[in-house]
Amino acid sequence: MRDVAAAAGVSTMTVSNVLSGRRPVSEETRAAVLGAVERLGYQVNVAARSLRRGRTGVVGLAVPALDSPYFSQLAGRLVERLAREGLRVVVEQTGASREGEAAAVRDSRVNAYDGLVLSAVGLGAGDVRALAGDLPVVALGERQDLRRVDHVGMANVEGARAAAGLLLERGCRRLAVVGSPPWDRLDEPGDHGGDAFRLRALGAREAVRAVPAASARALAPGTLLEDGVRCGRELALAADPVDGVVALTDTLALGVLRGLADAGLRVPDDVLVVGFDDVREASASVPSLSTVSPGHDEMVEAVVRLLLRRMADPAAEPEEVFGPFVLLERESTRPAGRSLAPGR
Amino acid sequence: MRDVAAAAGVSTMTVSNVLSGRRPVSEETRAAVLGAVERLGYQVNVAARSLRRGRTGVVGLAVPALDSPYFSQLAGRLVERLAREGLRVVVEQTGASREGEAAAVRDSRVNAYDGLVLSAVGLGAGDVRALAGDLPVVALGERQDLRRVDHVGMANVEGARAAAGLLLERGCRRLAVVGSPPWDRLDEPGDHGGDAFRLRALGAREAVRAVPAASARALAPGTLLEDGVRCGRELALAADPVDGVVALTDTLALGVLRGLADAGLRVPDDVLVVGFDDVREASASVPSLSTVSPGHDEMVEAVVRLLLRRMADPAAEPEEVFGPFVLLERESTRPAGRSLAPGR
DNA sequence: CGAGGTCGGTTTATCGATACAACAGCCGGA
DNA sequence: TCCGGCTGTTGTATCGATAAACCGACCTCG
Repeated sequence: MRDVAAAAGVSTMTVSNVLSGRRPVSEETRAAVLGAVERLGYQVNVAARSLRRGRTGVVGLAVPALDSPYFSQLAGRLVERLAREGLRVVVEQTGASREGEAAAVRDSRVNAYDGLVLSAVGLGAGDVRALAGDLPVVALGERQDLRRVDHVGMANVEGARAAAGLLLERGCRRLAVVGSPPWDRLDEPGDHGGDAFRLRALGAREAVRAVPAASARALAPGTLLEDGVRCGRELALAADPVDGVVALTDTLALGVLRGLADAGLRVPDDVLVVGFDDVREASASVPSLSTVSPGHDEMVEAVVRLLLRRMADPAAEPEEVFGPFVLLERESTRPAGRSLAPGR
Repeated sequence: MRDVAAAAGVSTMTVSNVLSGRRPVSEETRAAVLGAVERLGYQVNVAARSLRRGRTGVVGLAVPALDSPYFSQLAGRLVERLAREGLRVVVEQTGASREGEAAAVRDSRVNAYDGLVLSAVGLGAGDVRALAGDLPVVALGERQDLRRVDHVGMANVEGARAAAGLLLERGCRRLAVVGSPPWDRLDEPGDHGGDAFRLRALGAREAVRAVPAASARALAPGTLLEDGVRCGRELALAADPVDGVVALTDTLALGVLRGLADAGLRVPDDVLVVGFDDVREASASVPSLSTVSPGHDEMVEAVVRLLLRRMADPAAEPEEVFGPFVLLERESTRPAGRSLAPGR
């Protein structure tokens, strides 16, 4: 910067002012500075700027795994949206573990990110607050037990109730809820209360209990596509067959579709299936997957708003935002015989 | 750091040495320092460290889009692998455009990343060299026209040849190559020579030409899942039917499966389909998708090796590495009637 | 016995940008 | 003529960590 200043015949401070726009500079000197910058190919050193300013312009995004459609699609949206605010995003993978998430929070502080978007599965609000200290954090994707951290959630209970409700309405009476913790442990808030699976399972259970003739079993095979496949196979081969499957994520649902197919069961002729998340792939599977679509865009907007707000005002009162949901019906729950227009 | 030094009764430099491990420190002072660090809750300021060291410990990863399975799965692998080298990864989305990629390279310099992994689709090696300057860059995923930049590629031509060969071997004679540029323009290196689609198309064409009775048409609908769906529908409704589809990416292939289903065509009974990339979803589609699996792990290892090498020695001779490939046969190309063990 | 090496530690001078206070002109009003 | 207020510009201290040189004290080896 000193070289540029010399070349333009001004002080370094003036160069700084031109480049950051913090203080007004006369048109002619400004032109001279920009000319010199161009000529010398100068670029500001972000490390030095960060050191002095105390901010980095980088926010962390911690997700359980990047290679899952829901999170990678979320990451894509968020990266793009935050770029418009002049913020870069670094992605951390937590492996869906408490330790991984704690490490991500620590990392964010060590690396002096300006903020962190944490898609927490293991950490509760208490932990987050304790670990984060003064780091702005927005929790994402599930209800936190305490109201002490900014949080963007989705309508887990309501969405899952609607999903299960759809199957019941379509005539299913013997359901499986894939991804659900044991049926009788849903009411305890769990380790840190409120993971998405528990809440969604709760919603599904509500719907089932509202129909006397209906029964359901809970299955928690894991969260991967392969887990869904395995689960679908087991369901198909089980002694007592099911006629409807509520999968608590689309990834599981897509796996279930595959698993059922392995065993020769047809969807929706023999079994109906509904998912949750509305990932891209759900619209293009065979059969296409009915699913609960949380308001992706609304949630991203809310995350950005809360994050910027807290970065601006660390003392702001924590806020919770819940996105809307829409139940999308596709082939996987159409009663046999009723066809549908292609593409939805 | 000064406070810690005071609390431990040593100099700041000793604290620095304890924390960075650059120079040996006696066991007792080390303990005293760590104690003070713990007690005061001290954390190093990375901005200051970066300023002084001239390195940031961050590398960029520029991909066309995060929400595509291939790239998000790649990103996941790379994030994880580079973490083991003590490097963080920030992800940029280029939108598959020349400008986006150029911006990513510029950004990497502005933000002083230590290196960049560039999954280039628009930029040629010449551009990369010019833009990158002294920034260590490893290009990924397609053959570069010139040998002037480190590059990890896959067996595009050979893999696609094998894929098309499989269909021909299975008796297909009227193929479609989805994602292929116009058949007669494959030999020109294009704008900057060697995008993956062109090379894969070349491979497919070679296989087709080797069988006199076989013919093929090229279709380039785009790269998204939806593009594949549309294409599948069009193929199904076309006046002259096809009996085999080579889709140049799995994402397109999965879309094609859906599009064909929309029109009532069955895979593999009416049409065989093969993809390329071996994304996770390919193993769990209905029918499961035969595909060309590039050596994912080998490629990631190669990227890491080349990147570290160049970061250590900017003057090293550029190197090219090509991964192996394996053709995985699944349901989508099994001749009708021949069933298969579940899971593959 | 002296040259040279190792060990654990300190001192000092940066890295590059920016906050802040100070200051030089200049204008309008008293 | 002088003064307060404005605009545009500059000097300088500072952000926090670390590379490099340096310092005793002790050891080794020819």
